[in-house]
Amino acid sequence: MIQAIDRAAKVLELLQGSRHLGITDLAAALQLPPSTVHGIVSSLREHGLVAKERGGQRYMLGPTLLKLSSVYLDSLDVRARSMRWTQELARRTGMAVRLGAPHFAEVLVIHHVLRPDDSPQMLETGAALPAHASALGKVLLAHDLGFQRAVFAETLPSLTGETVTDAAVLAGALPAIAEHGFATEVDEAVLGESSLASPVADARGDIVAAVAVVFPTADGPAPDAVLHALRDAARNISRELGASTWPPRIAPADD
Amino acid sequence: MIQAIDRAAKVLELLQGSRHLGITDLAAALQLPPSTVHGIVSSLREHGLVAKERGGQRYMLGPTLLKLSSVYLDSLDVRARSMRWTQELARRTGMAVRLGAPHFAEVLVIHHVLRPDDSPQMLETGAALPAHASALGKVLLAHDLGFQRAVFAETLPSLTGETVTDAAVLAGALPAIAEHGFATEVDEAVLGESSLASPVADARGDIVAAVAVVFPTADGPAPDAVLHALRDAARNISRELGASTWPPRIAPADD
DNA sequence: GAATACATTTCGTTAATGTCGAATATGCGA
DNA sequence: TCGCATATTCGACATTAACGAAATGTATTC
Repeated sequence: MIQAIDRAAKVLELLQGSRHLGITDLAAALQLPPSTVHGIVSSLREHGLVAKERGGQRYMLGPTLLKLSSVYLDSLDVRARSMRWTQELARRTGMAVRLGAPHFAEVLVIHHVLRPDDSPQMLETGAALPAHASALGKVLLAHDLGFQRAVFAETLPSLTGETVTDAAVLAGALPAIAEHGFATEVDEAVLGESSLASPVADARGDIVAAVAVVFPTADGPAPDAVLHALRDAARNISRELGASTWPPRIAPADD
Repeated sequence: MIQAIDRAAKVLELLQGSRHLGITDLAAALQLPPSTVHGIVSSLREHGLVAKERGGQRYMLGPTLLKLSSVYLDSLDVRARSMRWTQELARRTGMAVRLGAPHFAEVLVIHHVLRPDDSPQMLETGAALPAHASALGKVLLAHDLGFQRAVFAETLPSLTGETVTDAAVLAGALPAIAEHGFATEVDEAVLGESSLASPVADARGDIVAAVAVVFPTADGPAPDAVLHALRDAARNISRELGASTWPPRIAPADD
């Protein structure tokens, strides 16, 4: 691990958490002298990875990250092949659809189809969901041992009154999820929001992502038709990726 | 400029250009020994900035970039305040709307509203447009001397038969653009695509972005109503940012 | 299925590199 | 306008990361 790169990445992570920070703030957080931090920040700045806020003397994340992430999204095979199926899933169910992948101890939303009505909605691509309190997370946990390791390494924070914070309870539910090929979640991450997720496998049989439909808890439990549509979508995406069997097997920890 | 960070950023830029690269490819491009490149890549990998492609032995951009860029977008004041006005502009004109900002010698699309019909369209947020061949770029060039310097430092590539590749010709058109408060472009970047852009200023009177409407060249020149709607949007966004005058003055080079 | 070629990783040494602390410049609040 | 708290610059030092060769691992070819 190269020290300078590690520190640079930590600067980006700090700016991710706090939007705007001065050199002094960063230096305090990293326990480094301000001059050192300044060197790191100005190096990042020359590449547009960090930007100075207009007028002020604090720093924020830079525009180059946007360009890089857009190429990242384009390079994702799962995402490209999911496109039409997630679109169709949203249309069939009338619900918002998310495609998520493991990212350290969280689930990263790599694609999002808005609910097909005209209500104002935010695009959630790039958002990080709690692994233990989302249907996407549970599905991924059930099939990916490496992801389990990452998630269970830390305590599970409570987000609503419904959040499952006991790792043993969560772990106990995973085998059934893997067997049935879907997971549910009701009010566990956001009050009033429920979701239903199913795994996506690739040609090697590994779980590379999960698809979910998201709907208001007030609408009551999702009807069977929704579950079928979800499973269809997950199966179709998996098939396009070259998967031969579905629902898929449990993948070993990848390193 | 810290060497290791510079090299790390160059690795990200190379992966941005070529999607998938092996250590050897990167080493050749950077003129560095493979072992050195490996150290850089694995450091980036630990932070999720670079990922190993599934199964293969090559590397690609990593998911952390997506998370970072999503925070970057949220931290952009211009973007947040543009939201409703760009939405309304798309509705009024029936055209796709882009919000762009200078990024080195290109224009980075920081917000995109799809054309309000049901045709399948790609979200272009994060795309980089050529500064000399887009209405957004011309507007930004007209008001931002620092951006001019960056763009005119290199030769202007021809993208279609209509692209203006002569820097002197382009520079000659800028004063009129600054005076009238809008720029046009017809088939200069993509055949069959035209656009019309107008500048957005902040409280200090600096140009921080530009708004554009994009439409098929086949539809003929945009009617005055579209230009008015565009200028309204640009003026409203600028006002929300605290700008006192519009169209805005020419901003000096910022460093 | 075996062997070859290639790509990737590891290791120890060297000197180049990045770190640090003091001094200067700049911006912010009173 | 002044004073304080930041950000920034600079040069010496010592840690650190670069390098090259050799070992391991992985695809590819026949």
